[in-house]
Amino acid sequence: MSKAPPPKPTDSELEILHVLWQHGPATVRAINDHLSQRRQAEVGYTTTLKLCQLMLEKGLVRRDDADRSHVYRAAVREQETQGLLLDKFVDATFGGSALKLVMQALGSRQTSADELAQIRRLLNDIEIQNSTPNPDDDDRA
Amino acid sequence: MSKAPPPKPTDSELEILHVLWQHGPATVRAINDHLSQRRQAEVGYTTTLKLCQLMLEKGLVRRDDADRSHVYRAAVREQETQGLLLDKFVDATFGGSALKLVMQALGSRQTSADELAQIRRLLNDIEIQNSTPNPDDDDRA
DNA sequence: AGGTTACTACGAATTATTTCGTAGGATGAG
DNA sequence: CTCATCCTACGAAATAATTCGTAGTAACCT
Repeated sequence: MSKAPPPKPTDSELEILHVLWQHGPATVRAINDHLSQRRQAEVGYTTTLKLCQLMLEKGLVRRDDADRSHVYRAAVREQETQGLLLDKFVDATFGGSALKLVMQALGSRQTSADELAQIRRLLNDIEIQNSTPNPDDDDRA
Repeated sequence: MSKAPPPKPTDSELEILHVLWQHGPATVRAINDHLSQRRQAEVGYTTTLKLCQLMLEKGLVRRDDADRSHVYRAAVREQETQGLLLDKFVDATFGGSALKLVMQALGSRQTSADELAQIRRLLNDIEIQNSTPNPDDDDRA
């Protein structure tokens, strides 16, 4: 009952989350400065403020309003959020096929040897897990 | 000069493109039937019609209006469009890191041995290309 | 012909997102 | 105290995307 599902952030909200994930809790002023740097143009202060307030209502951020300048921090985790967005994207763009997405991402793009190595390592880990199924957590009601 | 850049399709437009990519040229009626099936609810016929008309203006589709029922077909290629959307998505969600995206896609998801094998094959191909830089930019079959 | 059906064109309501202006209150310097 | 500054709250304009209603017209069937 009291558990509201975490809502999907919009593009602008995601930009703010990136700032918070990267730099930790911050005031609206600080967030706004980061955003203005990230883009070519200045972002209106109240624009950022409004976004933060909306995100607070949605539960995407929390805030500490003990001081006059409220401090916002992310209320959702980076990986989870990215995973959520990724699912939607894979469905909408690749008809749900994560494989197609990966092929496209790797195929049409410059990928360094180091990155390829990391992916190989991940593949190995996955195969080990696949071939060594946990006898315990398998089937159950 | 005369080349207008291909615009990014919205979610609804992408759904229509999927239908056209998958089934080839189709009338609005046919597209609408597919869409209605794809979702749980009926889609208004004129909704689909309007989308098709907008997409025509944007250059996302072409149409043959020789017959009374116009026939629409995709004017953009599937892979190119997916690549375009993927770029945007990687930037917005993973800060431009395709590696992070791939790791997330493979890590938090069930991937079959067959799919893993395909990815391995692709990795090999890429490494071969990387280690055999082509002095000119042509490559053969 | 007269009535029904199918199709296109177009305007516009609805909803979602982004942006900013203005008001009012607290803080700090002179 | 008084003025300038910085902050929050809130309303609402601007923009984008989705949806559908209505009108006009061609085709089709008795």
